[in-house]
Amino acid sequence: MAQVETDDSKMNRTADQDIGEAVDDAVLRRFLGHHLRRASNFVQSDLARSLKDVDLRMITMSVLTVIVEHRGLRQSQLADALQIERPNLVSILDELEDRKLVERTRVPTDRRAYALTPTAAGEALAAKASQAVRAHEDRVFARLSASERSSLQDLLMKVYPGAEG
Amino acid sequence: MAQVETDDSKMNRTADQDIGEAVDDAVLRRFLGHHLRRASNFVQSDLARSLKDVDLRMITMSVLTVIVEHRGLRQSQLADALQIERPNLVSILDELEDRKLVERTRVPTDRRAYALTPTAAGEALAAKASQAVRAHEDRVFARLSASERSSLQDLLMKVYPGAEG
DNA sequence: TATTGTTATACTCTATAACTATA
DNA sequence: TATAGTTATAGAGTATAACAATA
Repeated sequence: MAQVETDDSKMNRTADQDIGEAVDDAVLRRFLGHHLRRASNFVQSDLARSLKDVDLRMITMSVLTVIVEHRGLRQSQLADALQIERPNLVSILDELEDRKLVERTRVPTDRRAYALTPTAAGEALAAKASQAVRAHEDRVFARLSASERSSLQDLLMKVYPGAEG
Repeated sequence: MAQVETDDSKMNRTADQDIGEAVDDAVLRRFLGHHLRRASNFVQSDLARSLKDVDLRMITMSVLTVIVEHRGLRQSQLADALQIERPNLVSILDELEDRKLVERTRVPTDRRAYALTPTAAGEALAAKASQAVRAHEDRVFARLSASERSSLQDLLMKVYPGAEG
């Protein structure tokens, strides 16, 4: 595959580069992981932009969404579900609480813990965010047919552990 | 799809959560982008681990690989090819130069620029890294057949712009 | 004036140790 | 002792402005 080169051919290419040849990352593109990363970065960038309309970041959207879906859950459960470290959750919840989207209330049966519940505004914003994400997905996966999207999801779920498949 | 709930049903679920119900991110899993991110993160984590064997990070591996493939290129070309900001390249190249893997030499025809060339050690390490990446890909995509990997690549290349398809 | 490489800086994301209050 | 939430902190990764040398 890789062709053996003499020192001469190498030096010629060096000279060519000086003149201003096109440079690409073709070697890296041989790797499937490269395309996976590129696609993921592209989609995430677009999602981040979309969520700005509802003044949420990806992580705050995820946190708010899970709280809406599992009202009353604790911070440790939330951290487990989203695979984020407990300390990093604190400022996220502070922000959502300051914005009156989420409430922390003491659990009577375990006074160490907080139960997390969305406010009405929080539920409304989660719904708006969900809509924004759906619009974003339609846009960003527009070049894939419904069956291609389904195949892509199946293939991706075969790659990482934890996704049943 | 989403079922309308009464306040009562919500409060019941709140109580259930207190007892310690399973919490998941099922809502988020409805989104294709979620699986794309999860798969990408999983693969990148494994790649980062694999590259530790050759004492490279993902970015230093990419930089070294492109320099080997395009010997004599300039920093600005490299930054363009890898889509990283020029300032962030400096410390990466400092590291590779300190480790005698890459050399910066003045371009005679444009004394502002540096031509980047790999040393023999740099080429050797790039080859080892490439092998490590191939082993990593075989491991991490083990559950996909050759044709599934090919489909996955085709689908991913349809998602992000710049990948011809 | 514009460009190459550089410095300084800042912001996000992520990870860990150690504290407090409860259990 | 162990756990829930918190604080402080540190390390990546990434982005921008501004500078010196050169074109």
